[in-house]
Amino acid sequence: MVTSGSRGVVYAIRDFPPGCGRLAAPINRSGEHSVNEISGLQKNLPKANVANSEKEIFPKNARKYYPQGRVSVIRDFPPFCGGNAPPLSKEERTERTSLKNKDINLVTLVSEENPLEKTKCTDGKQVIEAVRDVIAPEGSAPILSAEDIRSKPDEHASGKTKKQGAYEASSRNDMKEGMHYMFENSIKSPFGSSPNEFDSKSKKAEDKDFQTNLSDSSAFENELLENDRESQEVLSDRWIVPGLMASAQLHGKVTFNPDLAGGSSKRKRKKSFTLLQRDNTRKNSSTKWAHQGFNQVVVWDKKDTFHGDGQYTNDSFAQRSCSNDVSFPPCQTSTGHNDAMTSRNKVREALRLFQAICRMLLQEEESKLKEERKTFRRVDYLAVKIFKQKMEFVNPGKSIIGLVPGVEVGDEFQYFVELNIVGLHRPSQAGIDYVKQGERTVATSIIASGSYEDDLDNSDVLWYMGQGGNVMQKGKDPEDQKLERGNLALATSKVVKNPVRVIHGETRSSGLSEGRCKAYVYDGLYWVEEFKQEPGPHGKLVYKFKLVRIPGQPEIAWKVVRKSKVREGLCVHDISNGKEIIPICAINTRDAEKPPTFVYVPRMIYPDWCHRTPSKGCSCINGCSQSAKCSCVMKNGGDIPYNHNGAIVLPKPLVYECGPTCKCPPSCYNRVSQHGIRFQFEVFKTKSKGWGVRSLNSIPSGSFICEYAGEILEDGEAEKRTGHDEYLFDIGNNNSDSSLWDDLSTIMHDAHSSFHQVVPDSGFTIDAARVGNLGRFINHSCSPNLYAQNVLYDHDDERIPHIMLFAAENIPPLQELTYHYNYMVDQVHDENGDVKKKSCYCGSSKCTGRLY
DNA sequence: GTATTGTCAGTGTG
DNA sequence: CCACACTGACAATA
Repeated sequence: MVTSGSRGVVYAIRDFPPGCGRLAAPINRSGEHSVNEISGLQKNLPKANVANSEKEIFPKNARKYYPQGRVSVIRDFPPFCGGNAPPLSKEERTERTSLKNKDINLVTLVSEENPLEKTKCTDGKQVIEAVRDVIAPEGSAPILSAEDIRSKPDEHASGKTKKQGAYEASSRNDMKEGMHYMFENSIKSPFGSSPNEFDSKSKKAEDKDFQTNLSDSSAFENELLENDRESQEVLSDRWIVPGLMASAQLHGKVTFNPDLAGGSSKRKRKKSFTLLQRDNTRKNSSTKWAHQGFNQVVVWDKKDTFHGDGQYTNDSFAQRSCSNDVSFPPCQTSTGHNDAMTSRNKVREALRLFQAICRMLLQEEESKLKEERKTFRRVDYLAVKIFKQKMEFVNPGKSIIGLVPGVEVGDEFQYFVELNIVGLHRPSQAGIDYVKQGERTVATSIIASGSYEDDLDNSDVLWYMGQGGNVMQKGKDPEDQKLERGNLALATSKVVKNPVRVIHGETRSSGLSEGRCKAYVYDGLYWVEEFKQEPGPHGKLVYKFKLVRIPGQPEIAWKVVRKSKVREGLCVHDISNGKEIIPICAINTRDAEKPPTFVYVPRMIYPDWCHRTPSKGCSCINGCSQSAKCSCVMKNGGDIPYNHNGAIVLPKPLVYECGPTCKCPPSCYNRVSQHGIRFQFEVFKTKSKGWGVRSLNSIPSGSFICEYAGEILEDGEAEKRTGHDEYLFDIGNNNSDSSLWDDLSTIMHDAHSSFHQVVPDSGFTIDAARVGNLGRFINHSCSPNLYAQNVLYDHDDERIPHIMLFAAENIPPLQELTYHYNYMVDQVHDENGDVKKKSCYCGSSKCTGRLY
């Protein structure tokens, strides 16, 4: 759909040309996924829906096309929401880098034995370069490995540590059982008897008094009622509650407005979902599909409904509103859009940078796997060490109470330490973060690595188990948990009633080559409602804290996806008609329109006239990781461009995957995008941009999304198709996704990169109008979450690489996938040669307002 | 220096 | 084969 220069007329809106059929034969993939596996999923779909959609998939006479150019002024995404936060401007980046003040030598910092010349970084690009230098410095500099980076472990008293303190999320049954064991009335108010002790001038001894004698929150409830009021005043100017962004300074009760709540509070909460990963895996052995690391396979069932739509997250964010009659603390005045956007950009950029460093380090570790070691190093530690010396953390300073600027509900993180980087959770290890507030210590955030109490009608309640007690420590007997540190802070938060952030740590399906299988999701703000002491699994007393989600926040996408069993607005079960490994359904909750039909091909079609030069494959038999021997790896500059979990390490001008003439097996790590889609995608009707694409799964940064498939056209042919050229993609024009990577995209000139092989404007265009795949539905954004990557695997003609889309960041479920179309403003012409203009409605702060 | 903390990656078990 | 449990190493903080 993208064309630039003077070639063609371009439409931003996906209008579907008539005359498309579904003729292409299914493509057999030698790969892991069989059609049976797909039908396995469909078996689980309600019969009524199946039958219904069978008719609906390709309606015979029911084509309905929107007129072209039907773009409303309504913005699809609210500013700085969802995937639309733009990259930082130069000024913003410069502003936030700490290196003006620090003069840090990365290498000496991490390895004092091998000092290199000093480096100063002012942006992410330089950080990446520094990482490259460390991993494989150019010239005569000594070569350092990731191992060298690691500071030598100083004789750590080994065997001293290891302890497990925090468990959480008991079921409601556990709670009832535990009630019998509760200590009663053995409680002494931690704050003494005088309400005045909540005053900021209260005695210092109170925390100590608070210590060990408290086992139940209810017993001193009355006593503290008055204190609450006063304590709120102490803290009030620090609270930021998202629901009040639009009604800052509001005190007391807030009226609930269902229209503003994004519908979230109207949703039924029922434990009626079926999660294949949990419940069905044993029966259904074919869960290999849709697996990559983060994935859960979701099966819909007919009882529940799904109210979400494409702008779910974004709408909700924009329209956060308080609900019901919860008394909110007063909150800070809204900081304004620009600040919020800047914060959001900082968070996104920091995470991208960190994740890129991680992938580079992981690549390095993996390349050594066979040669030297059998085990990986902790790339997260290495990465954060590098990151910290070059960039400031976001939201530095004391732990924030309440909303963290730039972090939105639903944001996902791959490593624990990322929470630290963005200021969401300060401790590097502990699950409870707290901050001193005058004389008291209140909790600011917790990480719940267990699961929610997903009991009927109440999925917003979390029972969190406290920390401490020597539970898993070797050589020590478990003890009763004490009301100190995190436990004390949570108890105080209960009394003081300050919001506590909850981060939900989730272990995802694991597999050998899937890499990490854990992720953290920011769930929003909670109140600590009560706590109690009861026997834990080891028999000793533990604290349990009841946290209740503050209403009015956006619902968390993964919860929505799991809860709902039927996709509301489901109009097509599989737009690929079985040609993709994983079915792609179509959702329309806005009107009656169905996705238009077209010839679905999962991959690029090369016409006869296109004489592709035959690809000369490598002759690796035992995999292609030994770089010196593999011709494909050499073409990539000496490294496999992918991690073993399938994530692309960095964007490159051109990636050479192993192909059909290579001797390596299909499981070769240098084969990623050729295997096709790995996630459950769905096409959905957006508010104002026509159809869009989103995923039901969490997508880790660097993951392959899909190819942009279609017919290959030569320049002349492309010109003739100006009638419906909204699906043109100009090959060679996708190299400058500068808005996305900003720093990263321009740093491909290191020794490892095959930078000299820049793909020029090849004179070829992909037309997905009549023939195409999922990629044709993906919309443009000025601050996208995907980027296009040139890939070669089945031929050597660099003029016509495959256009492969990859995730630029972690993408939560249901967030729209977008990439930058790379139009050049005033360079698009219509059939008369006049300059065409099209407005962009992506809504990001980077948005120029013009698509072309 | 020490105690505390929980993750991560690998290994073992059912 | 898969899910889960367990373990050693680890780094940061109070």
